[in-house]
Amino acid sequence: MTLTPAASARPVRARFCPSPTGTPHVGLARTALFNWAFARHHRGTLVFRIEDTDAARDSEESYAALLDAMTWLGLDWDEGPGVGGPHAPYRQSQRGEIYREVAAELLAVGHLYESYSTTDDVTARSLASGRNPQLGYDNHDRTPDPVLIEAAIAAGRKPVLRLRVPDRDITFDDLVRGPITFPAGSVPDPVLVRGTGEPLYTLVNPVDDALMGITHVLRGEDLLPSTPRQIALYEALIAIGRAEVVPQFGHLPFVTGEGNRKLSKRDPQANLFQYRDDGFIPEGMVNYLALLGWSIAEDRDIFTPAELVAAFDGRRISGNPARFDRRKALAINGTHLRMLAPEDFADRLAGYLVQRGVLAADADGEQRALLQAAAPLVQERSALLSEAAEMVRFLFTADDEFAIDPAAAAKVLTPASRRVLEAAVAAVEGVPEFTALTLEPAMKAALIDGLGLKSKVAFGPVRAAVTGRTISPPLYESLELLGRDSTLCRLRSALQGLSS
RNA sequence: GCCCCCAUCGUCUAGUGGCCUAGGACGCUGCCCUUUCAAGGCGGUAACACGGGUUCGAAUCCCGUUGGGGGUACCA
Repeated sequence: MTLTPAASARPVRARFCPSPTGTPHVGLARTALFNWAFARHHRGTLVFRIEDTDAARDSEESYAALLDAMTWLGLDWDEGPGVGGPHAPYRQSQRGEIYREVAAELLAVGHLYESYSTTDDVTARSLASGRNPQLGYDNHDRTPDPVLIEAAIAAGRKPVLRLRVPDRDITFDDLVRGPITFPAGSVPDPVLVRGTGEPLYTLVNPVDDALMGITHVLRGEDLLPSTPRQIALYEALIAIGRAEVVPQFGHLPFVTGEGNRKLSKRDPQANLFQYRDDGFIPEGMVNYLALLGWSIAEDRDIFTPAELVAAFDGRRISGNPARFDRRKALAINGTHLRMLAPEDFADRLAGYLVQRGVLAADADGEQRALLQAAAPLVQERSALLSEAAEMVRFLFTADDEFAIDPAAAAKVLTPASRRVLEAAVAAVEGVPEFTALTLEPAMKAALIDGLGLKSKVAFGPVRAAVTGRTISPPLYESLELLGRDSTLCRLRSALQGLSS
């Protein structure tokens, strides 16, 4: 039972503290999002800290990717890399001195103690006493063992520093799961400092949270079992005046993949940037991510980041693991794409096209205008920017580089298409003005009335010949945007393809 | 082994003792609209893991079982 002041009563200081290893994954993004939304909702502070204490696995590249991910999602932070803050530095690799000091203070008053036992020592003792060796460390070194110490020193072994965990039940009130109790004796004294003097995550993470005045810790469920020992550390820190409160913990459910397994960094569908590359927009991603373990209301699941912040008080977080469902993510993203103002959508599509090399970064005004005109035609029919891009691609491809998708050709461009295309050429040549308005009656007269075809049969070949695909923006508008010359060129070229 | 968490349609969820004949969304599906693909409109499909309690009354509370997940490092 902690008698310390309630962290929940203080101004919110939340944090997001990833390790820079690998590529940011969706579970990580979800955790960042929840902490951000929680901090923003309570008009608190979001601290962004980099836990780069594992030199072997951390990389600058991953560090940069982390910032990139946060920025893309629109999650801003008040203290941390790039913005500094009163508790700088915010990279653990630069805080070694602080950890050494704190460890020394804790050691001096006995909250930490030197431990010389090796794993083999623990196992041997357990076997001898009939204790289950799978229980882990036996707290044997709480009272110094002269024999052990002498042997270790003779062997040149340095002691690790362990935390003395109180011999009582440890209970805390989890923000998402309610009261949780770990029985006395189920939490062995953890190692906080290596024999080499290097601090471990077990020390560094709570120490930084304490020093940085963190009041709320929203993190993955995998860290739930480590909470009691962290609380024990907090209490020691409070005792020596280094911390003021034990934060309120909230353990978020896992984000799982196809099985029921937690999504791992290895899993391709876990890669956040893959979604960006596929054409998800931040609003859609944020909305879907928020739905993984949270709900805004009974009959609603579409909301903007601002609406998320307004509603996110932390009370509706679920404890159930959530499976990442790409199809639902797609549907949500499509809805957000449609919610965009037309100009905004066109701008984002332009950016995407440039990035994919379909549109030149320095595209001229004519091309930009063409895109502005085409964008509204595809905004309603895409769930992803990539789908929209594929639909307008034909407009930005030169006639001599234009090629019909083989699958589309095989499907709708058959020998029987010849007379359809010929009639289309004649109709296109015949219209006085080349606009969707004039094309519609002309094409219908030529193909449907003239050839007696069903519209589906009539327009398939034309669509494929001109756009290269069986799926495209509305046909007449597509033709108009393409222009009469290119349209005729492509129709004739398709005719040629039929004869060869 | 030990400790912890979780358990409602295929999936994400709403539900905090009577409003539940269990609501929404995605998916799937029927119809309408329609030049393709979408979008949109109107329908349909489909769930409280099991067993005991408590209660006038349980998806909701308690216990147990089963199932799933996580943790158990001188990783983070």
